[in-house]
Amino acid sequence: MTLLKSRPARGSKQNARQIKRNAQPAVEPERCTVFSTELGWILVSWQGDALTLISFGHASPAAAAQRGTTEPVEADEAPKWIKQLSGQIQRFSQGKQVDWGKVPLQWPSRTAFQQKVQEACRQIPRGQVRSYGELAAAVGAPGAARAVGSVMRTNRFPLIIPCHRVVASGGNLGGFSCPQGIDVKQKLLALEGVQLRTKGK
DNA sequence: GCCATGGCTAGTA
DNA sequence: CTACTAGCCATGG
Repeated sequence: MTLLKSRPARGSKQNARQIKRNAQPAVEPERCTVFSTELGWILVSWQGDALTLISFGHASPAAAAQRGTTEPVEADEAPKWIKQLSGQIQRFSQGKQVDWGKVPLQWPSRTAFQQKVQEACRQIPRGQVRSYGELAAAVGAPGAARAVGSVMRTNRFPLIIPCHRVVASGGNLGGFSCPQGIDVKQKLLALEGVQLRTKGK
C-alpha cells in the first residue's frame, strides 16, 4: 500500500489549495470490519498497514460495530492481510494453535511500563499462565500486580496479546474486561488446555 | 503534587 | 470456604 505522500510545508496558501485539490488525507482513515466466531462477534480495526483494535465477545454485529470509530466495511472489501488475520482469529476461536506472526500493532501511546508488560505478556506460551504478580516481577516492578491488571484491562489487542493467560495468584481466574465477562476468559483458557485448579492443594 | 481508581495479594477472622 | 482489611503500584484527572 502506497500512502506515503510527501506532506507540504505548513502554512502555505498554495499548499493548502493543493491539499484540497488532491483530497488526499494526510493519514489514512481508520477502518474496521466485523465477523462472527466461536468467541462471539469480533471487531477488527486498522489504519493503513497497522492494526489499531481488536474487540471480541460481542453478542451481535451491531454491538461489535459499536466499538469501532467508523462503519464497518464488508468482509470481502477488507485488505488481504486483514482477511488473513480474520481467518487466523477464526481458527484460534476453534482452539487451534495460531502464530500471529508480525502483525503491526498501533498503540495510541504507551508508557515504558505498559510496553514492557505487554511484551512480557506476549511471551507467555500457549497453554501456560502467569499471575499478575509474576508478570510484574518479570518486568522489574515487583509488587505492581495491580498495575499489571490495569495494563491488561486496557489491552487493545486481546488474543494477539494473550491477556487471558494472566490470572490471579493461587490458581484463581482473576478478572477480565469483555462484554461477556469472565466466562470468556475461562473459555479461552479451556481452548488452550488450561484448567484452573478449582480447589485443591 | 494530591487523590481516586483498578482484571491484585497476603493476612486475618 | 467466604468476607473483610490493609498494603501495593502505575495512571489519569
